Amino acid sequence: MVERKHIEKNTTTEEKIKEAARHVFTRKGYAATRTRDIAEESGYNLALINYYFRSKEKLFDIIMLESLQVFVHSVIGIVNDPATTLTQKMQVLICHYIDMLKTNPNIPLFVLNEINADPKKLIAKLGFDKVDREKIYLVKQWKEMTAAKKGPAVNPVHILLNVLSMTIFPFIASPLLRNRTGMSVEEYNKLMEERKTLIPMWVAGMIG
Amino acid sequence: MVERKHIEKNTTTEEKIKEAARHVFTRKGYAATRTRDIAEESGYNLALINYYFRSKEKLFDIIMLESLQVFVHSVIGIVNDPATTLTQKMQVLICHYIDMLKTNPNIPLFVLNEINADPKKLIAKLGFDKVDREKIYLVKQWKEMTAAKKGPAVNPVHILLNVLSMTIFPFIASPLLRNRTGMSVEEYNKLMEERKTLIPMWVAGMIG
DNA sequence: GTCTATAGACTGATAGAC
DNA sequence: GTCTATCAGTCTATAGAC
Repeated sequence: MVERKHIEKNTTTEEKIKEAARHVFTRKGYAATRTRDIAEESGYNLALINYYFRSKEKLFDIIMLESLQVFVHSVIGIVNDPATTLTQKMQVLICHYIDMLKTNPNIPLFVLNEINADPKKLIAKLGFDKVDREKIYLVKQWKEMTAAKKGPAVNPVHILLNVLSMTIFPFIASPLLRNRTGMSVEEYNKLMEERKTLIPMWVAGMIG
Repeated sequence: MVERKHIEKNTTTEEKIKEAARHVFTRKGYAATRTRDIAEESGYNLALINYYFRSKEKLFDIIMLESLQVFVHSVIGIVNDPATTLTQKMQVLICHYIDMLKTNPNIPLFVLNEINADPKKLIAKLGFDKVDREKIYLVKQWKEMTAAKKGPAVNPVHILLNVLSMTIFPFIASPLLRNRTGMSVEEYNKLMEERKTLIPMWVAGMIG
C-alpha cells in the first residue's frame, strides 16, 4: 500500500477529482468554488463528486486536512525531539517550512482565509484543539531557557510571532513584492533560500 | 462638507449600509456574504442595498477601496517627508500600520487575495503603478545609508520583508494565534501595541 | 426612501439510464 | 463507475405599493 502510493497517485478517478478540488479550492476559497468547477477541472462529471465524496463540504475537509497534515505531522516530530537544542529546533523548523512553502506557496493564504471565514470550525477540524502543549519537548526547553535568563524577558509570543511572520509572510506577499521589485520567481526563491540561515540569526539577536 | 464629515458619519442610510457591509464582508469574505446578511446587520431591507449601490459587487469595491485609499495616502506622506530620518520614518510607519490594522485587521487578507487573483488590477486601482520609486525620499535616504556602510550588506529586500512581515502577519494570523494561546482580542491588541517599539528595535539589530 | 413580493439565475445534490 | 436530466433550495436583483 505505502510502496505503491507514488504510482497510484492521480491515476484513479478519486485522486483526479481530489487534485482538481485542491487546485480550485486553494485558488478561489470554499464559498466561491462551485462543484461544477471541480468537475470541469477534473475532466469528469458533477455527479461523480457526490458519488465519491458525498458532498462539497466533505471533499473540502479532506483536501484541507491533507494540506495541513503535510505541515503539522512532520513538525510534531521536530518539536518533540529530545536530542536537539532549542536553537537547532528553530533552524530545522524554518528550513522545513521554507522548503514546504517553496513547493506549496498558496497554502498559507488558503488556510488563513478559511480560518478567517469560520475560526472555530476549521481549528476543530485540524485537531489542533487536542494537542496538549505542556507535553511538547520544545515547550519544556523554552521554559528552562527563559527561567535561566536574567533581566526583563520579552513575551515569548513575540518571538513565536516573529519566526512565523518572517518565514511565512514573504510567501504570501510574493506576488505583491515581486511586482514591486520586478523580481522573477527564481530570484525570489533564491532570496527565500537565504532566509533559512538569516532568520535564525536575526531571532538569536532578539533573544540576546 | 469636510467639517461635517464626522457628524454625518453613519447617520444616513447609505452610511449605515456601508458600515454593515464592512463588517460582514470582512468577517465572511465576499463569496460567503449574502446581501441578506448585510441588510439584516444594517437594520434595513435587502432592496435598499440595490437601491443605493446597484449590486453586491459594486458595494464591495466601494468599501475596500475606501479603506485602502485612506491608508495609502497617509503612507505616501510619511515616506516622502524630508524632515525625518530613516529610522524615524520606520518607527512612524510601523506605528501607523499597527494603528490601522487594529481597526481594520481584515485589510491585509483582502489586499493579498485581490493581488493573488489579479496582481496588476488592484495595484493599478490604487495608483501604485504611477508612483515613481526613485522620487520617494525614503528610497534616497536608504541608498545613502547602504552606501555609507562597510562590510557585506544584507539584501535590503530582506529588511523590507521583515518589517512588513512582523508588522502585518500577526494581524492576519490573529484568529489562529488567539485560539492557540487563549488570548482575548484586548490582550492580543496590547501585544500589538508593544510591537510598536519592539519591531524598530529588532530591525535596528538586524542592520547592526 | 423604504417596504413586500417575486422574478430569474444558479447551486448542491440525487434519480435513474447505461 | 460514469453519464444526463432534473429537483429543491438559495441567491441577487428588481417591480411595484406606499
